Amino acid sequence: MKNEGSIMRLLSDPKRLRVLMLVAERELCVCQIMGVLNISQPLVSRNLNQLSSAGFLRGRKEGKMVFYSLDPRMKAFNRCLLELLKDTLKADKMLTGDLRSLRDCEDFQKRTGRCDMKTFSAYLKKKRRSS
Amino acid sequence: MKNEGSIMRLLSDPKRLRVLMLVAERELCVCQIMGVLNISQPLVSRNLNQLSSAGFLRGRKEGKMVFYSLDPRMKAFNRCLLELLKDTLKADKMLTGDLRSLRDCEDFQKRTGRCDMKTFSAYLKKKRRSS
DNA sequence: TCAACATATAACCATACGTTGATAGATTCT
DNA sequence: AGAATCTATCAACGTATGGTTATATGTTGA
Repeated sequence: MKNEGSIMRLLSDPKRLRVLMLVAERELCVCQIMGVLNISQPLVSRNLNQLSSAGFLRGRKEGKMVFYSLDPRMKAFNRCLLELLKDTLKADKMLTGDLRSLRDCEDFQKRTGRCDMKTFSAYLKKKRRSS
Repeated sequence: MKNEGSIMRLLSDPKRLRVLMLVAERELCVCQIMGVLNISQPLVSRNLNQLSSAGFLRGRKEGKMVFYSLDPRMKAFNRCLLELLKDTLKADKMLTGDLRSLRDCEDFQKRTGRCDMKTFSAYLKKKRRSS
């Protein structure tokens, strides 16, 4: 019961939930998540670690980068929660905005042909100016 | 999204979850919940208030007592969470213990023919001695 | 080997939250 | 009206947690 409680608590934090929902879309590296959500790197890292420890995500190391995705061994309880949240929040403004940012960011990334923190920082700056 | 997050957080606290699962069994008054779960009265009251504000429970006043039960107008999101938790925790030791205490307590209550804090306190004392 | 970079961890602060004890409202009984 | 009882609220305290800054770890390339 304590275990389920701590899982519920994990999903109660908006930023951590945004991280989860974003990674649920597709495999992403830390710097991409930072760029899209505009959350500090240590916080993203900690949230990813917490979500991984709880069985939602798994990390795959590739060079100096780490790519996170949904853990295929996810327990039924976690999977149900994830599906319920995805369905309940499919029209949520914050999350739809995050998904749009993800697409924009990937377009920017394709044009520059790079995937690093500077690229995503540049994207963010540009985005902030235009808004 | 903040709303859903706060609902998740509500269900992340073990004692509050025990209160919800107990009331999900049947309509109960505050003093019964106190007696069965052995949680202080202000805390039970506060947890019931929070669960009611979030749309899980509703209170029905009858004299000086207040009986709480599941709110029939409960939103789909809340209902899904409740069902998921009930199913996931149906074998949880703490919760099955709580349900057994509820039955014991009601038997004791029927024998004494009363429903008040003294009755449930007496039941609790007796229970503690025997264990 | 050294510099640059991506990620993880540590230390710290501010704030939120659970918990309790005291107390106030409300209701019933004498 | 006053005592007793059930419930709700308030103030205070300690712990837990989100967030940031600084630093460590690990990797790539010069």
